[in-house]
Amino acid sequence: MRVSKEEAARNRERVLEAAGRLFRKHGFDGVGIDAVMAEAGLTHGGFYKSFSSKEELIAEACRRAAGQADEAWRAEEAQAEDPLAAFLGQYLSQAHCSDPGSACLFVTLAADAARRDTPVRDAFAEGLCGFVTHIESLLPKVPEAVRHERALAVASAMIGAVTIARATNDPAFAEQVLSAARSAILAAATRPA
Amino acid sequence: MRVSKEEAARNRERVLEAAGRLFRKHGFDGVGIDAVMAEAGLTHGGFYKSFSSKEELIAEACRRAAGQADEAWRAEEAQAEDPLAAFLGQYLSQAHCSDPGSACLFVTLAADAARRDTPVRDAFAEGLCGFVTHIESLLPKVPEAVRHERALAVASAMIGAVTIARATNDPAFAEQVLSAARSAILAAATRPA
DNA sequence: ATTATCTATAGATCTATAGATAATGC
DNA sequence: ATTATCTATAGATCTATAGATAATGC
Repeated sequence: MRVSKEEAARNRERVLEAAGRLFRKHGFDGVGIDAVMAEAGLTHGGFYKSFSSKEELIAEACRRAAGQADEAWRAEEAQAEDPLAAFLGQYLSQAHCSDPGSACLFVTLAADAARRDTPVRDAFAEGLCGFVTHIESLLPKVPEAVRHERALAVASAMIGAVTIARATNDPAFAEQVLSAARSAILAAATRPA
Repeated sequence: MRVSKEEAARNRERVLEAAGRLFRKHGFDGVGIDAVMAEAGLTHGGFYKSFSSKEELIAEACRRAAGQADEAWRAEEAQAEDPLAAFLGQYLSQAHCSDPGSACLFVTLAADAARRDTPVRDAFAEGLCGFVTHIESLLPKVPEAVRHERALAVASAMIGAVTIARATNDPAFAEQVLSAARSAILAAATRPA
């Protein structure tokens, strides 16, 4: 029942990936170690060879999910003609709202993270800074201080819109919210300094 | 060990109030029936005389919290000289971020609500509509369709900003986010149609 | 020999129910 | 007599640990 070091490292990654998916779907408190391990195709007893506690898993899973999202956004940005519009269009979409397992963790887990202790909050905060930096790189070239402030406001508005859109059962309402956010954010992001 | 009907009704209210406080602080899954009942000064066995399930408690507690918040905002609005600025100033404040037990439930519980079934989501959606309507009443008198769209964007931005500000451990970052949101929202809300 | 994973389980906690208790309200 | 609350507990689930197992890696 033992595997090679390489296989074990891959298994650890699979556990983190499974945790990222399940936590986003059900929240940190809605998923047990056994469910995460089962999703990764392992039994729950082995968990504590890779992680010292559930808290550590949560922090690591957040770090990984944030990193993966950042990579995906950059890849997409490299291809788009209008990177900002492409980013907003994809983020503020019904598709993003209806697939919680792969949705943005800043939407699905921000409130959960706020309830945790330092390690988790730090991991989360780090990812959030990356998100804001990414947005900053997409904004028109106004003075740095203005651009940073705008990136913070844009990040808030994006996260808030998807959060609200997801909280109701009404697709029409969701579309209204997303559409309102798209136009408000574009207007705010592109106005002169 | 029995109390009058009036006392029993007051006890039910106390349970809802306790639930609203604890759920906002720890999430729906982070609080058990026994903790809610203890916070209300009762034992957990009596819970099921007032509520059919935890789901029902969650839905009712959301409804109550949303109603209470709406009342508080209206009362405050009635006194302020510039109601919109007063509302934004109070909502987008450090004080709001640091007291989760009495913070806005649309910030603390939106992601939790999105994971629940219809009854909870409906209760939440209802409250959210009230929030948007309230904001609409504070916006400058531009045409109805524009005003509604703006209210949705403002609501998203407010909720997103406090969500982000709360998720990190860094008060300086929180203040940056809140301040950026304040100016972005004021600019967006008051620009001509 | 070392160690990644598995089986089994301890101890805590959570939702819900059953039956007892004692005060209300007819 | 009715019923709001309490005590006690069933059954499920959750985090974490202990010891067994079997394949790796020296």
